[in-house]
Amino acid sequence: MSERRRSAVALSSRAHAFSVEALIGTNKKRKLRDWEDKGLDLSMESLSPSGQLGEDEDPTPCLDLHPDSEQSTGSDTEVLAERTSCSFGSHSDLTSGGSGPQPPPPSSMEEIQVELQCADLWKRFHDIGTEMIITKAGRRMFPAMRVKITGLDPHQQYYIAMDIVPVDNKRYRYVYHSSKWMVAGNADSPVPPRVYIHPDSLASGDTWMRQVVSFDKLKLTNNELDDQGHIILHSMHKYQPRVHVIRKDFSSDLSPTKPVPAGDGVKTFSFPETVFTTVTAYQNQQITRLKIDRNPFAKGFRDSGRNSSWLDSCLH
Amino acid sequence: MSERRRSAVALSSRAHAFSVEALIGTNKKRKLRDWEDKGLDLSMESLSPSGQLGEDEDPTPCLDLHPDSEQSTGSDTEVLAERTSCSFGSHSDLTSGGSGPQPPPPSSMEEIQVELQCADLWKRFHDIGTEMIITKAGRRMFPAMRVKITGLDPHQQYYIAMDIVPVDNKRYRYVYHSSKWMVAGNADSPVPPRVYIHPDSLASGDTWMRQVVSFDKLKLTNNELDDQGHIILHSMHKYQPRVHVIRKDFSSDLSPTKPVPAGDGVKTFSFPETVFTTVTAYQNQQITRLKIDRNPFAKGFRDSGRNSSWLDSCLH
DNA sequence: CAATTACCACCTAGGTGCTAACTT
DNA sequence: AAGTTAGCACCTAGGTGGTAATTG
Repeated sequence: MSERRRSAVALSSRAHAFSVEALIGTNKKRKLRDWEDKGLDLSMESLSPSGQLGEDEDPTPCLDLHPDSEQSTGSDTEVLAERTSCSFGSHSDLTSGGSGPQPPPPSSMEEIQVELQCADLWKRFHDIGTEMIITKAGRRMFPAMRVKITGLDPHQQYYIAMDIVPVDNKRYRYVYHSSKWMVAGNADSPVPPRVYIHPDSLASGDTWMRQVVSFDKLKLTNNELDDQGHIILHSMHKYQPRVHVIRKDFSSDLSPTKPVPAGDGVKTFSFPETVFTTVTAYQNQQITRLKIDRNPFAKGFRDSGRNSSWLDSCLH
Repeated sequence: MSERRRSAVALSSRAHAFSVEALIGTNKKRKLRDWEDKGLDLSMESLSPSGQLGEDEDPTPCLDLHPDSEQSTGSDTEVLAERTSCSFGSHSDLTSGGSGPQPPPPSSMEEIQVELQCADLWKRFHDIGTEMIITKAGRRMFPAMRVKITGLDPHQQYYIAMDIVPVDNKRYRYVYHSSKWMVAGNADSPVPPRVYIHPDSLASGDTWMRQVVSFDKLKLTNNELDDQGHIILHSMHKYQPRVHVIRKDFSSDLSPTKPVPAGDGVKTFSFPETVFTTVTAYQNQQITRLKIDRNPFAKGFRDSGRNSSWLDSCLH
């Protein structure tokens, strides 16, 4: 084995004809393309001798390469406009669905669609009752929000941002013997608003649409005095993540510490299966198990000893 | 000890009055500020309850926190215009040193200064004869180029870029018994030009001047077919890194695969003590020793066993 | 023979849930 | 009693030079 180094090498076995995708880094750490759309219209494609694209594969689907994955039981992505999505705020209007050729200046937001990645994984958590740990230092979400965006104007510049809003005005507690979340009173007083502006931001529609837009670096905290720019939430409350597409010319009020502005240049999307309850320690053991099973960073807690021992014994 | 976690925590002991610097991340991984200057004039300072700055300390001086450091023997930084620097190309003109108040539109490049960080460390390598390893997959430089920039127009947008140019037209070989580099013939044919555009690029002069601009993610390669955007060099040749300050309105020809454009909107800086010879394996063992001694990632090769064993025995 | 490469052990850096201690 | 926190072992991810094998 020990293919770790190999897969990071320029001419690895995965490199088909110097895939531009490998260069651009659909979702990898490479920031090379970062500056590209930020005021300049430069192309990295000159780096590719073949100029060939290989956009079909997503190098890190759900941060979840678990072999037992049941993703084959259905589509692992989900188009917003088709089934699960609804829009919050007053920005989005899917009601005017038709593509009437009446282009509002500078470019229409109406045809924009946002598709949740790893929808199957989200649904498995949702069926149990998704929990997200929040800590003083900030904790990533698992699963992370990952979306594909279509219908953008390729030459228009956009910010993509995410925030998390309360689902209701209640505080919850987990009742162990019934394995259910119960209302435990009214919500705590509101926390300072925070918006996570995607780090690739200010990029062209073309760039956004080429890649899976991942929010895996976003962190949640319960520290109301947080100075790291993390999203502040109350523990034991229910929240809904939202994704915002913001046209550049409409971003004058955009700030990580102010609510996302509303209006024609902003379109907001959310996915009901991404609702979660904040905790400081997991309540439902099924959630713990699924997290350990799917989050690569928790691999140390997988008791592959127990799970695979009977399988191992079959193979001997 | 185990302060590792602690230093990443919001309210760690290092956080003096919620230092904005900690939030902005002078040189840390935090990309929060990334989008800030890219077309928007947003301020993160609202995240700081005190609004207080603590700009004096540089969290990762030289990626070198070695206690034996002799940096106290002199200034560890070096202002370009004062001693060591010279400019390549035809862009820079330090000859017009005076600050004559005749502002050329849109903003003067004449007062821009670039100061090399970790100059002492660079000099120690330079005195021996700096070597940089190049590999097919790409190798970081150590030391990395790190600079402070002054004299920018705070409200002007700039790209900061780096490239590496041949010092001469020769190929070298290392003669072990004399511990010297000798000319071994003429240089190999030129390699495809590559420019590393700093990932924070397209930011305001204000933002650039606030931080130490570090090129530690830049990688060198000997793979002429590299598709990762690394800087391509020939082994056994002598090179000089250069830093470019490029006004936004002058960046129409800026590309990672084209030479940096010349003209009024571009100013180029270089530091003689950063010249190095490319190798695929270190030639001079003094270089190896200094690298191991100073690069944290090579800590595994520090034979503290041998060095400190006699010291240990003194303590027992 | 000199130069390059692949693989390795050993680091840094940081993301996991567990656990015990602490807080309210 | 319920909720939170700090420290921990165990991971992922990736940057070091050493070493032996390979290349030219």
